[in-house]
Amino acid sequence: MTAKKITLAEIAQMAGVSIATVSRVINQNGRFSRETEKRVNEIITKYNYRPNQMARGLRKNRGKVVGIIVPDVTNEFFAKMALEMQNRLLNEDYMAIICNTNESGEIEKAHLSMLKSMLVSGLIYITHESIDTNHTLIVPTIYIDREPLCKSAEDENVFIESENLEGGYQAVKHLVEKGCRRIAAVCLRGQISSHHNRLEGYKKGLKLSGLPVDEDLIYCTQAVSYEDGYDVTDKLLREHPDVEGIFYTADILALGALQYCLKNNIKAPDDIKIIGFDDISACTRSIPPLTTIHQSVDMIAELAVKNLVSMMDGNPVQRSYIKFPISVVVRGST
Amino acid sequence: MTAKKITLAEIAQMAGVSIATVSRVINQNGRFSRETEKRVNEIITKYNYRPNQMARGLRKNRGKVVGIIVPDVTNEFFAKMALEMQNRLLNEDYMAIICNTNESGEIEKAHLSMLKSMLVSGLIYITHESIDTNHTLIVPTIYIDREPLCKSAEDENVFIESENLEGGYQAVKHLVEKGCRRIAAVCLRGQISSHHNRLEGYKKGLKLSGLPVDEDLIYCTQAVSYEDGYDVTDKLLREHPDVEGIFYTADILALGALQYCLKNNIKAPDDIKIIGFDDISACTRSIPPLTTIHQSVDMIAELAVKNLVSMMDGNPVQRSYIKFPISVVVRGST
DNA sequence: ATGAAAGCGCTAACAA
DNA sequence: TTGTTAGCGCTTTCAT
Repeated sequence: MTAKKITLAEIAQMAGVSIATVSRVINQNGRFSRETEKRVNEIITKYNYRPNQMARGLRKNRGKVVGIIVPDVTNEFFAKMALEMQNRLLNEDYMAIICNTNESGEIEKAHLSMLKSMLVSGLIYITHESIDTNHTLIVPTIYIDREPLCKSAEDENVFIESENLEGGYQAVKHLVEKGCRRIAAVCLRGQISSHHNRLEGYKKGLKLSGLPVDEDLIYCTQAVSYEDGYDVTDKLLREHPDVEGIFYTADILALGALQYCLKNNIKAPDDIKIIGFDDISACTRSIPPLTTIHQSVDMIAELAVKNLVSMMDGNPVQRSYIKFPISVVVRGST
Repeated sequence: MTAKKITLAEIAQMAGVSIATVSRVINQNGRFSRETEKRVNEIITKYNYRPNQMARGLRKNRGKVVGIIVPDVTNEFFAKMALEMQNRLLNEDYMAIICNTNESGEIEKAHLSMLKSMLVSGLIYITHESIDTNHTLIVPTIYIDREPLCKSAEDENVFIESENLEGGYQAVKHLVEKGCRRIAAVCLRGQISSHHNRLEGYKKGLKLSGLPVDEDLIYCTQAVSYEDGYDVTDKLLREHPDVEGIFYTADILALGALQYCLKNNIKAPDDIKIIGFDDISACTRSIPPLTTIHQSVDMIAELAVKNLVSMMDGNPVQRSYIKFPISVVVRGST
């Protein structure tokens, strides 16, 4: 590998065939004999040849590259998802470029611009508000967790999400089963579809349990952060000391709440029951461990990559909307 | 941006000059007039032109791409570092490809192979054992936190680390000042230089404080994980109930220890004092918050990128070894 | 200060 | 089944 790079032409010469033939063997485009294939492959193996992606990309006008847009890999949920996808794409011989936008439109634009100049073949967006919709590249795209606003141009995109509404519903149902009657919800402010739907599930859960939906009991946070979870819980519990259970639309928020409780000597699950959403690893380490709604990161990643690769191979979109089942993981906080 | 791609030739035609001239303007290679420059730049801006990196890469035999090799972005320390570098590289117009090896030699090899075929211009390795030394690409390389084993070929690489030894020393000094006499250490097993040096600092600290270095008080873990931190603390405290303070060579380990203490009703800092290394954000959220040795991720990232870019520009390595100061952050656990 | 032209390594259309 | 050849968009001599 450290050895000097070898080219198609050199292989062709060594194999005693033309570069076109070698190219065909490499791309399995048929029209070559068994023997030729064998001979060429031997040389390729011997010299550890790998096609120059730049040349290939230039020629085909698209590189073996896909961009993964994430708001912030510092968040474990995104990190896991991105990592999982990268490895899967690697197996398909695609280079995944993980781009952190830091929730900044400027950075997102810069990344998109770079990706474009690298002739990316596909794109995966993971959970966040699209900041600059009309700067989207026209390539096969998978959106995860966030409903694409622009049902743009071709239907060259698919949207994958967990059963967020069902998750919210299950969360409330669990709380009710544990004896809660006054149940509050904490949700991320804004129009992000996943959080919105979880909140809808919460409302549905209340209704189906014969409980009233009290808008006063629904709180919003500015961001998904421990601090926001901590602060909003303080406010919520002051204004509604009678609340028995709280559903948070993200684990990080719920974990912030748990800290607040610990600090203020409010006992979970005795004084208050808390449930989150995502099932990140920190849930197992909080005091008490956090009950939450589990999302299958692995399976979502797998499905996303499978669909994207298929689209990039030129196949038509099969299902443009895929929903993934969730499950309740009961731990100490309820 | 969604608009169809425009090429050098088209710009040249519109500007009424040759493509060579346009190319010179774009690359600021001199030999063009003020007016020409202005005219060309206007068109470039108007059409939002970006050079095709594939073509450019093919021609120059190196892409505007650098690879960042990380064991696992799921770890906040790596994630922060990678993210920071990516943004800085973006400003320099380099696409950063963050590659997770998951501590697997196979995956590292696959990534390296891909990076090679993408003609990367540079490489950054962040903390981990080099798995396959002789598969290294021959490009400017920055090693962070891990001493490169192969002082290979050209001196085309630099090694950046925090003052790990000093950090271990300061940690012990702090513990001593807090009244500890029996001080244990927990370190990652293996030859990773950063952990090794922190342990050396620990020993130095004991000696300079007139305390004996008791090898029985040094414990190793298999990995940097909460679980390992938890388990090793259990073992340590059982075998040496008289220990008053413990230095962990990574925050994650120390945080696992703090959990253990909480679970077993051992009061930190009263019964035992605990100090970590890294200063990840979770330190502020533990019970009690974790005293630790702070590493300047931002500054390391900045320096790494600055040096790498300089090297990729063809400048000779200035300093092949850079050390970064650390500081003690005192929190509740001591 | 500017242009013409030769490739970089590869794919694909066309011939044979 | 195989070879020839024309570019993909760009940089870079070498002329002018």
